Amino acid sequence: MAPPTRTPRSRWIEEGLRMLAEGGPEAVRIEPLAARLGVSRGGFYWHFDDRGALLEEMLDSWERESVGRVLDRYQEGDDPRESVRRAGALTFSDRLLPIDLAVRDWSRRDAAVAARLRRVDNQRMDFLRARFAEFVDDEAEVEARAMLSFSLLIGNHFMAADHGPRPRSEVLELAAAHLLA
Amino acid sequence: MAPPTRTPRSRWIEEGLRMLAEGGPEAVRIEPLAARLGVSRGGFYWHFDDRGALLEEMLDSWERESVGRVLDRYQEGDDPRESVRRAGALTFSDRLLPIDLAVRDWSRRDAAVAARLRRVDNQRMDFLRARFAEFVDDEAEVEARAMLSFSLLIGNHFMAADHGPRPRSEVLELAAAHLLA
DNA sequence: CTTGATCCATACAGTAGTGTATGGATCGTG
DNA sequence: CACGATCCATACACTACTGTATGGATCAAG
Repeated sequence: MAPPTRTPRSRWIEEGLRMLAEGGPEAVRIEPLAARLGVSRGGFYWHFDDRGALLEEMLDSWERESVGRVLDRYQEGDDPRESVRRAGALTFSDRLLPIDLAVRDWSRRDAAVAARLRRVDNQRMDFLRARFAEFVDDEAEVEARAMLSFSLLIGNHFMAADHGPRPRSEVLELAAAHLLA
Repeated sequence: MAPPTRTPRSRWIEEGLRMLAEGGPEAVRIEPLAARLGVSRGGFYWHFDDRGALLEEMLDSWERESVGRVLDRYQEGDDPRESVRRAGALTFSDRLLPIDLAVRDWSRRDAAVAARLRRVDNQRMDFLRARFAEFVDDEAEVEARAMLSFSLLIGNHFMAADHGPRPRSEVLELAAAHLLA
């Protein structure tokens, strides 16, 4: 039986991911992390070899959760357009979105992180391709729309522009309608 | 007459931007920066009050250069489709692209940086809107295409997915053709 | 040849973290 | 109640910076 530990591995990873989301990998520091959990670093080095080991496990955890959600909630036969919309909303949930963006930037400087992100993004793109193929015949067109859809999600969070009288949400809707036509 | 200084302000800023491009704002450290310029930190604190002052001036420099290029090389009457393609290639030159991406991530955690990015992105979007308006009538459609175009550029660099047999460049071309149709 | 402007080296004091070592404390189970 | 498993606190030695203070060095211009 799992003993009801006080600050188990998972809490360090969970809080570490929160710090990653807030400030990028450089901001994941053991001492502040321990402080946020209300303990000293003593316990940390019982669970993990060093800071690098924590980062690895954080990425493991993120990757597992991310790919898990790619196919969740999808049922064969669902309306493809609706599925694409829902996938966009789900894979970028409030909790996972900032982690995703931080990993995305991190991957530009770390090949191992880039390899993980590639695995995750490939699964997401596979899903998008399959949905678009249900109502678009030309295979090249499917690829273009999948690429544009994914880019739109990322651009939405990395772009700072205004849109005159329109709120961003309305422009997103216009662009989505364009891609799902 | 400007005296031929040895390590003037501009060199600190230039090398600082290179470090920003390589490792984000956290990686801009005075001591390593001085080492890269082959001097000690003595000169740095003659030019700048502190590390924060350097970061400010780096952003000033980046913002000036970025908005400068938005309208460069564009002539009234140029083919709008060709202009959009050229703008994409130019505003994300080899030198400016990694700085742009670093600033983009940085802006998520720093309101002042976000305000600067907003100014720059707005100018770029204004340019895109004006070009699309030359061959697309519906104003909403113009906005959607401008948003998708900009997103595509950003997505291209923050996405890790493969595209089966196609190289990324080909998918970009497909997507661009789709938007410029 | 002096002077002022510009830049550099060095030493110092301080901050914020890393990883290690060691001796507990707490708790479920037998 | 004892015991092993799990976790925590503390002290130590170390690294990599930051910013300050001070005394030069170099060079153009007068």
